Amino acid sequence: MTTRYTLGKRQKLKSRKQIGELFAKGIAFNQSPYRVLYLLSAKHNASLQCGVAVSKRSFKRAVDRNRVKRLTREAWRLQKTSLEKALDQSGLQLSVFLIYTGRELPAYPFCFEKAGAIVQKLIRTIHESIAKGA
RNA sequence: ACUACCAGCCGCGCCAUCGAUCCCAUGGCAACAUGGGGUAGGAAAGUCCGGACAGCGCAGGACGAUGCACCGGUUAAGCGCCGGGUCCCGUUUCGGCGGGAACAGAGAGUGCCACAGAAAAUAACUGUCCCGAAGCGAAGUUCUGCUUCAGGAUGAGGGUGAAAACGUAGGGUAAGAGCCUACGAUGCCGUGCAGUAAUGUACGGGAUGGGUAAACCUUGCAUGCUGUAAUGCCACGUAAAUCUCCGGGUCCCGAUCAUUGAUCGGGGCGGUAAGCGGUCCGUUUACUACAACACGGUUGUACAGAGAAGGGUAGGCAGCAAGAUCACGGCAGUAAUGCCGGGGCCAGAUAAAUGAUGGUGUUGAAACAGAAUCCGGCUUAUGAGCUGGUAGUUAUU
RNA sequence: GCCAACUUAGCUCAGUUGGCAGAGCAUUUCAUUCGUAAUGAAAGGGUCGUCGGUUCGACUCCGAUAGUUGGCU
Repeated sequence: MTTRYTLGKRQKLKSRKQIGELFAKGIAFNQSPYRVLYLLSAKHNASLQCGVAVSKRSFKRAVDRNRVKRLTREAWRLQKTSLEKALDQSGLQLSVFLIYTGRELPAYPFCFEKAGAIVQKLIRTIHESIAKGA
């Protein structure tokens, strides 16, 4: 069976309420140009949901903001499968928000590499929380 | 031919792999799967104008505020566009051509005009001239000149300034002055002609007291305010809670009880509160019920209205994409634009899709740049290529 | 999405009937001190965000444009 690299409606953070909760209670860390907010909770309806944001302060033009968001989503889409697998084993739900804080327009390989590092870090935190819970 | 600038046209094509969103069909209770199709611009931008649509509001009047200002056309509308006129600037082969104009009013009033200058709008100062008196010189009857003073006439001379009381020439006068004449300039009035009109032109009359209205202002015309996160509906939830303010006097008439009074109804005057779009006038509506008592009043409660602070939700549907629509053809019109015909359906999200990677045309990565209610304009940004114009350089004839 | 305000010396800000470009701090020089700081005196430093218009004349008035900041929902 070949794994499909999708990023549909159910895999994005859509609800204003959920986003508010994430910003209020979530845990944050920095991965050079990105700032990552995440929140682990009991499984509800979806295992992994993510959102992307770019500040108007760092990119004045809407075209540049769209470009950064698209590159970030693309890199996340191609690399999040291992994270999903870990979540399925743990039975938890994870909400992630990626905020781009850099000032320069990134190239795609750079985004790909950083997204990979973020995924690895999140997998490690999931394993730690499982160990703590057990 | 190249370079620069200006105006206009155009606004990355194909293939492979992996995705996003919307619609349709099939399967499925559903999540979803499969197949097919659509998916950013000429400026989507700035938010500078104008509308559609929605809410608040809607007896009427006055004031205020804001905007506009040659004429005609066009439009749903406009500070847009088209055509015409007037003025200004540039160029000219003097026929024109190109560009610009916030192009109502300075003879309604108020204010301001630094420095310089006699003076920045009253006409003063200086000056010129006339007459009279005094003095001086020449002279020794007279006459004439100069100085000072008093009275009168005058607005030409004063060289500064961005701007100086129509300009030039002649006449005229004691000296002068549009005081008069000729030519010219500006703008006003009347008449004729041309034009829908602005206006032009001819004749006649009378006139010439600066500039500034993108200073206040005057005249004319127009305009409510807020915005689709508007607004309407459904679901869930909270607080039908808390605090503050306010809720009626007098006169007349009628009826009933009854007899110095009470109750009910109607009307006049006044009061309070709220609404009438920003203010005022004026106007409309409301001013209720019960209880207790130290009863012509006070207090309390309920209820209605206004305000304060606070609590809850942040899910869904409509608005929301077929329209002042798009391209084509024909007709009317100088044009903007309008009408007719058959045809097309062309983004619709809600943390927000329209993409990523590789190859190729093509060297080297394409420029400016991303819908959020929708239209009509304006302004600004823009690579390569193409078209037209201007300037420069080089080569040739 | 909608609506306001601001831009003046290196920094923070003044600047109104339109005619002068200013203050404080900072910089430089001099004085004071054995030396430094403080203090005193003097000097330099400006296309008034940019472009165009009105006016004799514009930081000021008008229009366009660039940037910055704030507010409402």
